Amino acid sequence: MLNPCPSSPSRLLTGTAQSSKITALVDRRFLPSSGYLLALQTADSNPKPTAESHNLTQHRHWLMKSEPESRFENGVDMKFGIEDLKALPGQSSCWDGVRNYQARNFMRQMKEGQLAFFYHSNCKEPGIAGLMTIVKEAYVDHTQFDKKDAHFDASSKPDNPKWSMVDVQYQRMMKRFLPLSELKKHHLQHRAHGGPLKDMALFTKTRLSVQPLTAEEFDFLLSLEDKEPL
DNA sequence: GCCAACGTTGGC
DNA sequence: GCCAACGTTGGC
Repeated sequence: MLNPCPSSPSRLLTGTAQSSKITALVDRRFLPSSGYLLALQTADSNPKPTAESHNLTQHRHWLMKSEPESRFENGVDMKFGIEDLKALPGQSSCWDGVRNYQARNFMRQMKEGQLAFFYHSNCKEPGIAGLMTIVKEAYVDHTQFDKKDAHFDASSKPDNPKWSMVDVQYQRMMKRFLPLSELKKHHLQHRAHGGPLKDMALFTKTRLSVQPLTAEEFDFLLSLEDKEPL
């Protein structure tokens, strides 16, 4: 099996959690066909047709979770924070290890050039640390076939791979870190009185490691950078 | 370390 | 197709 993502640690949140990898940019020959990008929304082999599965909802902004602190899973350190991404060659990496269908399907909807927040999860101070750009659209996550990888999936076969990943590139740190505690205050306020974060997936689908953001959510989050912490 | 929320598995 | 048991996520 070709391995388009030669370097890297695979540590992004798996499914609802994470994993990523690092990679130098990759060969365009491995770009998936368009049929491959048709996303199923759930584990069902025959999901109900929904706006999302038909890709009618075109999200342009994303939030992706990864763990910035060491934690061992099957003997492999899952640590992959924004500083780790920044330190890689080309400041880019593949986002491998996602093992949740909903998260995978969102990755399959991502387009080159779109922006994603890098979210630090399962750590002392969870929150939004910075911004990245999607630099390669969904392709086969080779770590699913690697027995030594923390996210090896014995049920996935090379002739019909289950899991995909994208490549991301560091763009910048947030002007200030946006802690989850602060985002939650906004979420609760907006839920009570209306506002852009009232339905934010970070709070309504807490275990989802790759999430779409509406334009309103994205703009509001960016605007927080220039405000005093709530 | 606890545990609530929620996704997955597999028996029936 | 239901649903109990089990596993995982991730904040606290």
